[in-house]
Amino acid sequence: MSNIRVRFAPSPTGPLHIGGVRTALYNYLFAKKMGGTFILRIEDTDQGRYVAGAEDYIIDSLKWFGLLPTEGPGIGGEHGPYRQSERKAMYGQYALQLVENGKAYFAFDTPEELDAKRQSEREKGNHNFRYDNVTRNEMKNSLTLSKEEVSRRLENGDAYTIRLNVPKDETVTFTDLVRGEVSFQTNELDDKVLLKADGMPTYHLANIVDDHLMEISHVIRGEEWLPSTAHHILLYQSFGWEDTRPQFAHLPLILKPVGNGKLSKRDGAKFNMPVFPLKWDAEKEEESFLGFREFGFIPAAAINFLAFLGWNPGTEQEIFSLDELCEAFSIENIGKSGARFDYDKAKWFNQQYIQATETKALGKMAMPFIAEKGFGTSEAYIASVCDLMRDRAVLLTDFAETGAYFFEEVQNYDDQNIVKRWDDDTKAAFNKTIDLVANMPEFDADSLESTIKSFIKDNGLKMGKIFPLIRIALAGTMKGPDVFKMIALLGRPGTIGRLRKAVEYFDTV
RNA sequence: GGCCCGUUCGUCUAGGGGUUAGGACGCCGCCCUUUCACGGCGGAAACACGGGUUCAAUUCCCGUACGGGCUACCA
Repeated sequence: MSNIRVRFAPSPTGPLHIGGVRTALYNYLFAKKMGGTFILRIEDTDQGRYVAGAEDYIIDSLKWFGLLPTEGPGIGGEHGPYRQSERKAMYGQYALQLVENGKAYFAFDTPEELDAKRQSEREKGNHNFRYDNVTRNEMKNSLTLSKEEVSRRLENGDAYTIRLNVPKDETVTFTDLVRGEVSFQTNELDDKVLLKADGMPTYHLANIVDDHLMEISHVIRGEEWLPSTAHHILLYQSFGWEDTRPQFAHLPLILKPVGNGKLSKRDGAKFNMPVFPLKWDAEKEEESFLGFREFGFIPAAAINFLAFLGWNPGTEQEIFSLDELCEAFSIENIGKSGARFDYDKAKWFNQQYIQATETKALGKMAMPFIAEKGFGTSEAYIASVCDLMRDRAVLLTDFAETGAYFFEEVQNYDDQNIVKRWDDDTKAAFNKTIDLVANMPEFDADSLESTIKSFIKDNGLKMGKIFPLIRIALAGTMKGPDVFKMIALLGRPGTIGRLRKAVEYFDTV
């Protein structure tokens, strides 16, 4: 029985975008489904692109979604360290091993020389120069230089990289779990740099070495890696690790809501929607982002939405808890084509979750947004407001926004609808209603409803004229939940106060 | 440009050689209703195109078009 071990291996180059979260999610789901292990590995081999705080951000994001790894930096595990920068020492040995068995070679060409070469090729009309099994013959490397010259350069401390010695005239074929059989001609492949001049490995080397050492069984990653998978297969062959080579599954990309290309961080501002899990503060305003959390998403809802971007259970069920997702997940049901990011659908999922969340928990979820507005009240009251408003809420921010009147005085009255109804008769009825409410023996929604309704009926008044005015008096707007429930929640003093204040205001409209 | 991957309603997708091509979001209409919602019911809406293979193709094959990705001493 083989052990299922998968990893999520992001680079800490900035805030983790939502596509990365989905990759993490699919890895997590697969691991849980198979009773395997989900590992987090930080691929920080490019010190030039390292961004402080990015690693914490990745972990915080996974934590928020509930996608906790069982092995990783700060978590531990038997295959650590889980940060590639801390594994630096070992990669060079592996690269050297490849040089020794002829699967790789030293290359002394400097970046400047390479640039010059590309430039001169361009001038000759060749727009795609690559360092491959043909062009390497005219470059400076241990395949073209004499043994003595190579030793001399090495001893001299000349800068060098180690490149993969891609064989000629071969076909590399592998079975991708999502796409089926995929093959590449080695003559189309370049001799990828394995070890950089600074001694750090490139993604390709570090990835293969670590996946091997960490006993990864399945590599589930974005489609952008599909073209380089041929190199990775070659690397497994070169190391003699074919028997334990992981299986590959390349995920379709997440595309922009409209237009061409994949979803980018700029789309967040463009479409006023989140493309990151959590907020990210950068020095520059345009580099700072709000996340799904700040937009008012429930993490489980965001997860549910993300899971369905490129995967489906094969049934008509759409609402899945994380546990249900783990149970239902299978790689076979992952789609092949890119999926557009549909923000309306994301909001719909969140709405479904808001409706299904138990009242007390919903109150807790809405709490931060209510506190942010400076509305200080009790947990119980917030929960009651949330329960009353839940049918009208799509995002967690809605409670504090469209339900603001539950926490503060009415800020604006709907004048148009006041004018249509406010006259001497209604004013008289309105005032009598205030007395009625003030003297209610019971103050629950049902008693209020029957008492006020029968009063209106007995006096030959129109409900369509009085109720909207009461509503506006309490909330300022025509929109909102049942008036009697609002009255009950606002309480007697609160209701009477608003009603009295409204009478004064209505006269001025 | 080269290589690789893909293509079912506007969007996410189910399906698969013979189906009224199913669901969801969004949109429209009706119902419920003191408002707005929620909910219920209904509607418009898709197999990119051209060739094969086949009794039969949306489904299989090949092209084309379109879309996407890769093409760094970045991941």
